[in-house]
Order: sequence, then structure tokens, then C-alpha cells
Amino acid sequence: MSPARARTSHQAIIAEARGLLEEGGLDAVTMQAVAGRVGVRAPSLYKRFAGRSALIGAIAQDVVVELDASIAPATRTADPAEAVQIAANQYRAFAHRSPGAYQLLFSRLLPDARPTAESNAAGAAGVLLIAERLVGAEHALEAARLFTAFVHGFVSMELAGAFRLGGDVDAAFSYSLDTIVAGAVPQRSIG
Amino acid sequence: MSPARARTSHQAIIAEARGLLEEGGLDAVTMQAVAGRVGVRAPSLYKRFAGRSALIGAIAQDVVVELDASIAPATRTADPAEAVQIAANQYRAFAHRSPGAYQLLFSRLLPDARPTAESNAAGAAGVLLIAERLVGAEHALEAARLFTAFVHGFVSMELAGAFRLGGDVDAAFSYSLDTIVAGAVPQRSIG
DNA sequence: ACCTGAACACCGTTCAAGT
DNA sequence: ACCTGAACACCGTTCAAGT
Repeated sequence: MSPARARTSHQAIIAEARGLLEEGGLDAVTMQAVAGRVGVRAPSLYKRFAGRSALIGAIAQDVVVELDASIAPATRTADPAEAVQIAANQYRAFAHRSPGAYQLLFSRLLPDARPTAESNAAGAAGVLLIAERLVGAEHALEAARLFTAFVHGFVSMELAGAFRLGGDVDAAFSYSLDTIVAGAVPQRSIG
Repeated sequence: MSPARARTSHQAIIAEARGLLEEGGLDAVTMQAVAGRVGVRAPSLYKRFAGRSALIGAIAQDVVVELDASIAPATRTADPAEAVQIAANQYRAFAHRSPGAYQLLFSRLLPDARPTAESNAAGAAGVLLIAERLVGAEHALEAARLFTAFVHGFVSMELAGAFRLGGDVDAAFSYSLDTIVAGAVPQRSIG
């Protein structure tokens, strides 16, 4: 007679789905596999998520928040050139720590699986702040885009196994950041 | 009594699959949909491709070759700073022209759907050549990685709809290339 | 209030049977 | 030599029925 009590939770489902994502990619995140991990049958998941893509979207939201949080401390470093290094290294470290989650952010997601603009506003604001300190207000947005595009691109290529010509990948990352900072700073005084 | 004659071809299958990829993403590239487009039933596709992932891999191979070809002409521009601009703009134009195909290259692919290292050796060599002309032999590989990572990252973010803060995206691309070139060149004479 | 089995429409893939 | 229908194991999703 007692109505069935909850045997799982929103958070547990997301956590297990994310585990499957890291282990076997998006294809491994099936409703049945997730249900199995949380000790329930697939149809029960629909009590908490509208469908698979909503579940994927919930993961993406969490990931955006974590990624933002991991680069946020860099904002508190006064020297902008140093802040760039810290933010870039933290961003890259997050992607290495959670490659499946990271790649999810830039995969073509279904409409309802898209992280909201607000959810990464904090991260965008932090990068913009550092960029403004580095190059001034006029080119802050452009510099922020340069920085973000480079770091994302580098990490994305690493995770895709695109650096196949040998050499020291860490050194290339470091060289690149130095080069970008060197190119960006003078534009404030010269241009 | 006459044995059944071929009703489609390797190339036709790849072309139609790619059309579906551009229209509806990877999920739309089902064996049944591809078969329907080439006027055949799904099982017939297995006469020419080992499976879906082999078909996806064949698309990826073609795309790598086309992308390489689109940036190759930049190599013939003597001024390296100018060559960087041309290569970057051609790369970006290709991604805008074939966003589905482009994104395929950086998605987590199954083992047999991976473009071979040889297939993009030409493109890598071209970028490396331009980088060497720009910064010298010592840092050529690192500069090539900076360039490639930035351009890929920028384009990837564009296609993912990640630039949501307004502003002029074309201008940010142009600003970024100028900044990278400005930062890279001095390192040859100074460092 | 949550959980379940059964069902449905869809996949990729295999294979014996057709021409 | 290529094509096909039928079959299999697997998806996501719905829903009536259980507690």
C-alpha cells in the first residue's frame, strides 16, 4: 500500500551518466545503461528528465559551471599576463581531467541540451576582465575571443589526437600563450 | 538470369551521406537514409562499406583532403604574414561552407573512422612551412600548433554558437591573426 | 509518488535467397 | 556480382498497471 519511494535522484542520475560518458563517450550514455547504474529501469528516468537529450543537457550545464569555477581564481591574480597563464592552465587541466565532459560542450547538441548563456556568463566575464587588463577596453572582447579560441582549439586538438608530429606539446602550449601575450600587449601602446 | 548490376557507387554513397550530414548532423546519417538517397536498400551498402563507421570514416578522409587542398595555395604566397592570413581565411571559409563535415573531423570517432595521419600530412606540411618562414626553424612546430589551434578553436566555437556576447566576429578573427603574427615574429629576432 | 513490464517505432547488421 | 526481405539485438520512449 505504501507508495513507491524514490530509489534514485536527479544528482545520482547525472553523476552515473557522466561516468558512462567518460568511459565510453556519448554513445555509451544510453537510458538503459544509466538506469542500470542507478539501480532502476529505463522508464523510471523519465520521472526526472524529459528524455535523453534533457539528461545530456543537464550534464552540460554542470560541466559549464565547473569549468567556469576552475578558471575563476585566475581573476584574482593582479598581473594580467600571469592571470592568462593561470586561466589557460586551469582550463586545460579541466579538459584533461574530464575529456568526455569537455568535448560534450562543443558537440552538436539537440536544442534542449544546450547550456544556457547565463550559465557561462561568469566564465565569459572572467576572461573578459583579464583581457581588458591586458589590452585595454577597446580590444578586450577581441582579445578574450583570441584567448578562448586558442585554448579551446589547442585542448580540442589534443583530445582528438590531432598533434601527431611529435615534439613537446606542453612546450607548444606554453610558447603559444607567451606569443599571444607578446602580440597583444604592444597593441595597447602602439595601436 | 543476368547477375544484378551495380545501382550505385562508392562515391555516390559518400556524397549522399555527406548531404545528410550537413542537413541533419551525424544522427541523420543512418544506413537506411543513405540507402534511400542512392536508391537502394540498407543491406546493399555493406557490399561497399564494412559498416556505418567505415562510411563515416570515408567521409572524414575526403574532408581532410579537401581541407588540405583549400589551404594549400597559401603556401605559394611569399610573405609569411600574408600567407597566414590567406591560409586562415581559407580554412575558416571551408568550415563555413561545410560545417557538418568540418565538425566531423573533431568528433570522437570510432577506431575505423579515423582519418589516417598520411591523409593530412600535406596540410600539416603546408602550415609548418609557413610557420617556419615566419618564426624560423627552431619554433616552427610550436608556431604551427599555435596557428592551427587558434583557427580551429575559433571556427569550432563559431559553429557551436559560442560567441554570444555580440561584437564583430569577423573583426575578432582578423584582430587575433594580427596579434598572433605580431607576437610570433619578434621572437625570431629577440629570443 | 515512483517503479515496472510490455509494447512501439526505430536503429545497425547478418544472411539466405533471388536475379 | 549485386540486391533484397526477413530476422536479430539493440535503442528511446510511452503507458497502463502495480505498490
